Amino acid sequence: MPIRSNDQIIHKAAWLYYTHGLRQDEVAQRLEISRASIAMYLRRAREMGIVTITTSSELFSDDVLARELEDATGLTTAWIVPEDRQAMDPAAEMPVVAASVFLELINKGDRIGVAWGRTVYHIADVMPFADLRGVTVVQLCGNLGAPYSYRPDQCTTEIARRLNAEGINLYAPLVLSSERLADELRAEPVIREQLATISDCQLALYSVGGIEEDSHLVKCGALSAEEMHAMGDKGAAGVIAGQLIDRDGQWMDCAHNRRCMSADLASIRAIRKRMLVVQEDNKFESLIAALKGGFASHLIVTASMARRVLDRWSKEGLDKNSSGKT
Amino acid sequence: MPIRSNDQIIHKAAWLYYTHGLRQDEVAQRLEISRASIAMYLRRAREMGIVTITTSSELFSDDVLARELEDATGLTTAWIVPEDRQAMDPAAEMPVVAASVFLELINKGDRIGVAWGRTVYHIADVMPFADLRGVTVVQLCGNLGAPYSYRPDQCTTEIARRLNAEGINLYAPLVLSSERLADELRAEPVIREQLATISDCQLALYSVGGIEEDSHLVKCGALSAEEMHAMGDKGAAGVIAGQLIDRDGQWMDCAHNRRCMSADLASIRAIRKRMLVVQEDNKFESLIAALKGGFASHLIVTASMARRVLDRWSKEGLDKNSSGKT
DNA sequence: CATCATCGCTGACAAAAGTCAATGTGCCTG
DNA sequence: CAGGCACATTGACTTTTGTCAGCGATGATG
Repeated sequence: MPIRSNDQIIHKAAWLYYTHGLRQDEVAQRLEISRASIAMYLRRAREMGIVTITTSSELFSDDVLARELEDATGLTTAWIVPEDRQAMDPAAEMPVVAASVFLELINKGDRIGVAWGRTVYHIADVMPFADLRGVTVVQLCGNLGAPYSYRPDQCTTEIARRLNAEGINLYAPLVLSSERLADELRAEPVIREQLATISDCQLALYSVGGIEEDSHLVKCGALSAEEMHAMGDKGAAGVIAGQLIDRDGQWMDCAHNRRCMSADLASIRAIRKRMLVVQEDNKFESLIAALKGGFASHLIVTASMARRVLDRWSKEGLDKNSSGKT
Repeated sequence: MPIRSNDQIIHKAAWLYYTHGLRQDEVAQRLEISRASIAMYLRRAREMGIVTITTSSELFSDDVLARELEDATGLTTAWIVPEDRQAMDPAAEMPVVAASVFLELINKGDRIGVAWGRTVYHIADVMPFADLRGVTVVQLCGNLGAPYSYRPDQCTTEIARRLNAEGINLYAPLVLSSERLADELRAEPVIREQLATISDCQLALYSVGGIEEDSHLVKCGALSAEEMHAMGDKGAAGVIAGQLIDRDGQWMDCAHNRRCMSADLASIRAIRKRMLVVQEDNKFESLIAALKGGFASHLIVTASMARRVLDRWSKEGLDKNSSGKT
């Protein structure tokens, strides 16, 4: 096979171009053929593996993991909080990372939706101070009547205070005692308007709640442990802004959700930058549900969670990046 | 800002561009920064070794002359740097070839011995970046006290840095003023241990020094020009890792060698892949000595040197492969 | 021996990447 | 807190690279 002689010139072109950094026209001149041919040779050299271009894997393993997670799930950006031996407690580190990422995602004049939960509260707690006048922080879900350690309005208010932004609270309970009352309240102009503006947000911040007995919905009395358990049997997988979602991330048509004063899930999905922060590894199934439901464009998780998500995605053949070329 | 936010965005840009094959403007759009910045990030990614572009060095080994040289001398592999009209300056080309070959010879977890000299220094200077964690680069010979342009520790350190490997320097002078002191120093546990590990290397990189007046040993003051000349009369033919060898490549029992802190020649010979790079054509006799002494399993030379070696080998009837080929 | 198909190569043009001065932006210092 | 410094970022421009129709050589076929 006379392929050999062909290969030789391809090798040579690749060597001069990639290793020596000559330009294509210089290579062409030296090899005394047209530059167009050089361009073709170089493409073949790449295709044939005579030259290989690799992005370092071990050195930036967390970055690579993040990129893979983005590719698989279609996230805009993923941040991986490492779990090295020498690193700090990852769960403790995450709110810090989240806060700084959050800050960078804010643009002048943005409207920002903030939900509620332990994670969000911790993020608020370590949020740096900034001067973001013109930014508005709105509360994504209603308040808890009873005194509770992490109150939705506290999250909103604290973040707004730190950013020197305007905070707008939702003056309604998270859960009402009847569907009728919830409907009527939702119809109130002041409430309705506020809920209607949520889809205008450019950025949202929330975590996903679990459906275990230690869920906030149970702890704050919105649901009993038995009710929550029953919901789990009916397919509930997580909680977004106080509302139960099923394994596919869809709103569940249940009594609790109908009684819940919170942002319409469609409105939340309409927000361009949806920042989801998951600290606890046992929220894995809830995270999966939230991802499937499209509740995250920007995700912050631990490395092990990221790996589990990737694993699950590949097992279910959900990888959106079947087309990615090489 | 998040830790390593800079690296993060560079890595992401590199990932999208090189792994996904997006165009720069597409990457820019996705990351919401200007394309000019992307171009800059990508350059940095290449410089920092986040992406590595390697070309196979097959080009230089795929040569009739190289095969003949291997057959004659018993080398494992020879690489011939051509001296064509169209080729670049062969002397300038050689370090590049050497670096590329060197990289291909490294395996995960290897321990690599590196000696010192102008050639090795130049190789280090053009060594591509790579991600070879777990690889250890050890210094084969002691350091030069006086400030000198090519310092042994620099060679080791620079190569280790480029490979992202661990570099281990030998903290001892190359030449001591008395044999007694040299002996005592060699007996020091820290030194002794380090010298003892040299035979555990899987790969060594060095050149062979000449015994002319422009030899490094003379230039750095270890030997006077007269002394060197006298050693030549006594049969010295070259320098390996700072030590004089005779025309058969054997260690010379001389004052200089006894005062020299360097790897035992037997240890060097024990290394499986001994990569010898000879740039200067006037080192011919030294090269012959090194080959006879078994200091090369992998050789990189110019075509004319290769021919001269073949010529000498056939004249002396040393051809190890009298039965084999045509 | 004409014809056709194939393939590598090239010129010319379109697309993409590189470059650089000007501009922002934060950050430190006096 | 102004001023200045260092450096990241960008828009506009230049250079380099990718592409593809068309050309010519080669070789197989009727």
